[in-house]
Amino acid sequence: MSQTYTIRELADAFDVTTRTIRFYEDEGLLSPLRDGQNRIFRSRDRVRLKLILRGKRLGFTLAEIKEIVGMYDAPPGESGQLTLFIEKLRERRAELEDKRRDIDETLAELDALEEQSVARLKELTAK
Amino acid sequence: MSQTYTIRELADAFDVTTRTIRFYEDEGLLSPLRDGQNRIFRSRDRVRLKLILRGKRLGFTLAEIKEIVGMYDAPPGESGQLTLFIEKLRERRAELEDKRRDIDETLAELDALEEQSVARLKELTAK
DNA sequence: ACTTACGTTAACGTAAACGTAAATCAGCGC
DNA sequence: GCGCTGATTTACGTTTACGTTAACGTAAGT
Repeated sequence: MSQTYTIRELADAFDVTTRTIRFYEDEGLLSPLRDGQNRIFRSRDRVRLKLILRGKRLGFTLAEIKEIVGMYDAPPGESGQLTLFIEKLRERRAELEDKRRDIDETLAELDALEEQSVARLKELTAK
Repeated sequence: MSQTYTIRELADAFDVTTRTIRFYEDEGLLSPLRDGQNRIFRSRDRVRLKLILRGKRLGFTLAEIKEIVGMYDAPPGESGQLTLFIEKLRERRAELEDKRRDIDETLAELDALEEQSVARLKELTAK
């Protein structure tokens, strides 16, 4: 147990460059351990990287991702902070639901286009 | 009918700057008519702008958006081109479905976090 | 006539997210 | 000890998507 990874292993696993991973560290999105000056990534870091890349695919900036990723490892203990935390969670959820609406609309339109096109193609090839 | 809009009307309607709209024109994403040197946007342009901004929210680059938006106004007439067109539509749909999966996963995780947090908060305030 | 509010082109600036090149260092196999 | 591989840091370059500034024209309201 307690798997660790080198920078190259993670880079290959997620198809990013080592430069990118170091950049994420510089930006405070990852914080691997060190063996001398070599980085040692734990599964915690691996999970984080996965979250980061997913966030990117969804069009979030690294700053936004930093906030989101931060939520995964620090549910606050104090009541007031916890309430704020829950508020933030709900905001994030609302954003994602907006994006999902955007996607669903686009999908519906693409489907309509495809249907028309397939019908038109049938007409053409029927002759 | 045959509504038209000024650059300012569109800018206000979609909360972008006029600079942005001109930039999109430079990039070939919009092609308004002219009255002298003033731009005249038709509802076609309005629709396109809406599509562009939706694409941006989803994290597509302007180059990708250009391709996508182009699909809305040019279902090709020739059979071979039409087949290729349908292929492209399906690729785009697959991309969007991938994004939706990303969103759904994230939503599920946020929901779990929220549930935990709410429970924890209940504990805290019960005392 | 004056203001304001909009329009124009052109050029330059900027933030984000890395890429790339250069130089160095550390461990392994022989 | 030598060369290879893969790690490191440092630093400058690049692309995308605009913003900003300059410098000006035009048209409507008062």
